[in-house]
Amino acid sequence: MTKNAEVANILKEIGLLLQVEGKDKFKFLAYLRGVRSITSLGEDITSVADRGELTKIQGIGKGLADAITSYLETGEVELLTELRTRVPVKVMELEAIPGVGPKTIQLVYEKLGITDLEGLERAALEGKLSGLPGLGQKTEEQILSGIGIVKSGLDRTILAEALSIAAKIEGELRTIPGIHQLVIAGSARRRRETIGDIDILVDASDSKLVMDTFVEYRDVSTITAHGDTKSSVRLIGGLQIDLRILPADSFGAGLQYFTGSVDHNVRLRSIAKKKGLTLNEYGLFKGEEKVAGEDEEGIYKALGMTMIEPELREDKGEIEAAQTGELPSLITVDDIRGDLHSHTDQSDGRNTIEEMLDAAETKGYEYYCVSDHTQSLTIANGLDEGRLLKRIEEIDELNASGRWKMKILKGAEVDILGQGALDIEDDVLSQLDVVTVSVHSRMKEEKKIMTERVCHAIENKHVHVLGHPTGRLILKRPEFEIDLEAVFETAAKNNVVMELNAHPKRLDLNAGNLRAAKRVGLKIAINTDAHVISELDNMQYGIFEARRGWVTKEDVINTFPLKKMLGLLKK
DNA sequence: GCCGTTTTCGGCCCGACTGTTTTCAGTCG
Repeated sequence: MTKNAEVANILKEIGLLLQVEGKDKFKFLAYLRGVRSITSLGEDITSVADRGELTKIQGIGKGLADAITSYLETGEVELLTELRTRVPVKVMELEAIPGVGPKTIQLVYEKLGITDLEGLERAALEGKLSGLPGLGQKTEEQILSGIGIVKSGLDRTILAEALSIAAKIEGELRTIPGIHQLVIAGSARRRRETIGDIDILVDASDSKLVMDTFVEYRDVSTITAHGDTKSSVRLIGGLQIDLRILPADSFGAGLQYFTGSVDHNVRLRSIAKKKGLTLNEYGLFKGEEKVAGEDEEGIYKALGMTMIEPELREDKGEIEAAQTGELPSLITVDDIRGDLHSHTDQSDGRNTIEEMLDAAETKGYEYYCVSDHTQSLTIANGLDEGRLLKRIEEIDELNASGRWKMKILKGAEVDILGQGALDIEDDVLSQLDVVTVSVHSRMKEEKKIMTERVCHAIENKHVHVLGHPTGRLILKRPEFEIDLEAVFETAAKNNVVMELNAHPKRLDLNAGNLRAAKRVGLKIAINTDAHVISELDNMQYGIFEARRGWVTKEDVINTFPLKKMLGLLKK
């Protein structure tokens, strides 16, 4: 777990415990707001704390800042320790159950002394919950099914998977006659890395037919809501899908509203309020009169700003930038002229070099770099100097063959060894067009050692790109302990490019780190790291993450023509 | 607890849906 996630959890637990204890609900909401800010901070909270700028974060005031500081310095927060003694309830595990909120936790604790998930499950199975004030048979069943979901551990899905599920449902719904508009909204539209649920918005002639078709979709395991304008289902596998019907004349307002984020929308509403307007999912209103709502652009315009792309809607400065017309022009997948990181069956890839090149050529690329693993990665059958030299000759011949219009670049994904040395000799590295270096071993090294190791590796004069700089696997493995600020500084000095690895489970660097890299003037390479033909399509996920990181075409080396791109790599 | 180009006090997004009610509370997004 990253420091930010740890801090977010601590604050959330404090908020929940305060609420269960019966304190003012706005105090609880304030803690939750702080939690959201930190979760989507995009920068190490420790760095912010070191600069003394915690209260500059939206929603963090003196109280929360003190709690954070105390946690970072001592690993403890006095208030939390006290609360845990007074209210010995495992609020975090109870709150994670769908359908269970702070009020229910408070109720079952006070009436039945329930303090954890096991206790709640037992009570539900024994029928002790129904009969409590406000709780009946149905709620009891709902809680039991919610506990099942938590136990299955399937509460979040990576974006790529969510989009593919969404596309299938969309295909199904689009066969219904009279669908005028259909958009996948929510965090999927904002291209968040992981998705908790999918929101589908529909404008249709026969909304009842849409709803009925939706809840009968073949992969539905339970229907949790089935109304006139909103239905919710949970699929086999656990993903929740919400479908909302919107009228045509307020489709844009609904789309804006249900795309979020919450914090972005709260800011927009308050801006509307100051202008004497009200914003809700049906439109932007001046009294009774609707001034905007048919499309999103109209709403942003009426609020005095330019249209904000969904990927930026996180209340991370995009509103201010839109008010002054200073939003960046975000990169698109069409801007990409080549892929600088890919594998073949020479190491751990599945396709031959020819097959990969054929597939890459259909993307319309101007250049394509073959960069297999090197010898230390024995499990991947990495290349030693001899095999690499042969590969260099082979690529010269392939280029000369004229079979491919694009230029084939010679590369390698060179292993960074324990002390930061590389596992290929300099005189071989010097013959490659693109040298990417990556960490594949000893990933649990402590922060100082890992930082020095990576910095040392990128100081090698033949190194062009740092591959997947933090090593994370989304929902699987956290980032390395590494001081990225120091790495960025070293990279800037040595003209080393940061990779944005586009594999949907990596997305490394992430959006927040990309923004930080941009701030120190670093260039980015968005690469698929494809190990098989189909993974060449992963470029789109890299682009999504880049857009979330405010990245423009000019920030990315593989949007430039070959000559200029190679020039940028020169030392 | 946080926040302020009406405010340092008095608000805090708000509507849909469900379940348990008979007018509303809790959850969710």
